[in-house]
Amino acid sequence: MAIELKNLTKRSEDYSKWYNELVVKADLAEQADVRGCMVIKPYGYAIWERIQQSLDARFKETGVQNVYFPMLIPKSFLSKEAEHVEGFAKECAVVTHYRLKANPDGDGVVVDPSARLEEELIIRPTSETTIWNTYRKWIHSWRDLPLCCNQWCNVMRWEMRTRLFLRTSEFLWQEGHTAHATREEAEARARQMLDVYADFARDVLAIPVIRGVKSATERFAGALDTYTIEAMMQDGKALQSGTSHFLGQNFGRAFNVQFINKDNQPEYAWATSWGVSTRLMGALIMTHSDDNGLVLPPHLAPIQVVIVPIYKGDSELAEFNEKLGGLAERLRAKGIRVKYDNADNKRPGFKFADYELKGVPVRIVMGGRDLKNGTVELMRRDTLEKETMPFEGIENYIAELLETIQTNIYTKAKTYLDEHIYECNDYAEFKERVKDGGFFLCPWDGTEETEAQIKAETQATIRCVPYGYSQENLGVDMVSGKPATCRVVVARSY
RNA sequence: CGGGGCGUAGCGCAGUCCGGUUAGCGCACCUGCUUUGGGAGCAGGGGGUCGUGGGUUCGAAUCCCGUCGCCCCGACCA
Repeated sequence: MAIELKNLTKRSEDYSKWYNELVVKADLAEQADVRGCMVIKPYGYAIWERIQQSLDARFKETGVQNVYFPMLIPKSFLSKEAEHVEGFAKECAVVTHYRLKANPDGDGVVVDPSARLEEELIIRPTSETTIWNTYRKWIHSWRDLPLCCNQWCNVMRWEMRTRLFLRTSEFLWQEGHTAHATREEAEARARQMLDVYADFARDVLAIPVIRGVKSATERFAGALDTYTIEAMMQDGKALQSGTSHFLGQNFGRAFNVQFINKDNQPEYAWATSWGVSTRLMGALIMTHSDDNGLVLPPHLAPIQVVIVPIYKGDSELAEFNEKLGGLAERLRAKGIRVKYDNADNKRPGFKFADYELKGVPVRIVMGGRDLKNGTVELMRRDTLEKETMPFEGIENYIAELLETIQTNIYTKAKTYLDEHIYECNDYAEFKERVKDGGFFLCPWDGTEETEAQIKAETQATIRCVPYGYSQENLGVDMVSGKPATCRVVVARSY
């Protein structure tokens, strides 16, 4: 099997091709036969499960409970919140019939015209509407609040252009929906969940992100504020990796979710919603991978350590099974996810390349030579460095090494991000440089006109008003020359 | 919906302009032997209504007409 990743350089126009090759070759996912959808393969799904487990635990620490709501949403629900329907109407899949019948004119089946639904059902593009329709029944008093639910599910958005993990018609995600008695509490929750995402990205995915607030035009349909984490891919383009919305009372009002407050007055509930999707896997792949394949941070990797014996004959295999099987057990006892691969249907060289392609952080190899010397060969995926170590007592070293790798991967990505954030006050300079990627901190007058002009002329968009950057001494908007109201991150994005 | 391109083995393609052996190549697959410390080598083997319908012709993957499907670029977007 020839790996052609090396023929594609990441920073060229072939970056997209490189990414697709990588996703397919690393056995993560492939294009489905169904339009715009993807098949997630076992290894890819194992990574998604790690994301789920890790995030889910963090949600629960903040008092969130899991629920499940129907996939089908009556059309009328969508139209109750005006901006919301405006934002999603163009990309909804619609169920119109509930029965097929044999084709009277030939082979196969046709839709039975007599089985038309009285009201069409929408395959959820997101669940605010159906959830808030139910929240009406659950919320009556301030004592019922806050109500913090999350669901892991699939959603469908009929996208024109799709790409594995980054934008598929169907994708897996989690969507949190909370209801609160006060504006302040809801706003705080929206920001809290953004922090949960950012911390998760940093500590588990080893992806540094910029936190911030979206501009009005980039805001979620129906939100008063959309908070975002923006990651930078290795080609310098931005990827929105998670969002958290403060929805005000828009959905409370649209679905008539009222509670009696402490002053015995009826009041509409305050809402948030927040989500991350399988797109995170796209972010993961594009942030860390190199020309040998994936590089997975140890905290996330489904397999943290792979052990490969190189043996000749059954008696030698038996000896390895005892020694290395024992090592695997001792590592598992330390909570390390280990695979002992003594399969005889693949040659060692193939296994090495394959586990590298799949991003396994640490590889341990033992062959006849090592058996004699009482050693093993260790290789770390992030640097591809090999070292020979004594076999006895290697468990502690490996546990430390995994942490070292985690830190190293994050530091590398953080350094790259920091080196590609530029302050820019001059539009001519911006136009010239933005093509090569990077995040540009620019003064903005806050108007839609300049935002639209930047997008039309450079394909770059305002990613967010970032946290943690000075909003003092802004000067003038680099496009319009009018006084700036804030400094924003502008970049080309996925 | 506008602009380009492509349908030939599981995947990737050549052959089409200029019709003519049994439709070919790489990868993958199967069998055997030798290998196994970086994606093995050799030998043999299986697999095709050339997207589809019609037409021209002694003869069509190739020419003509129709039709279906897919991909890429743009508007949309986590």
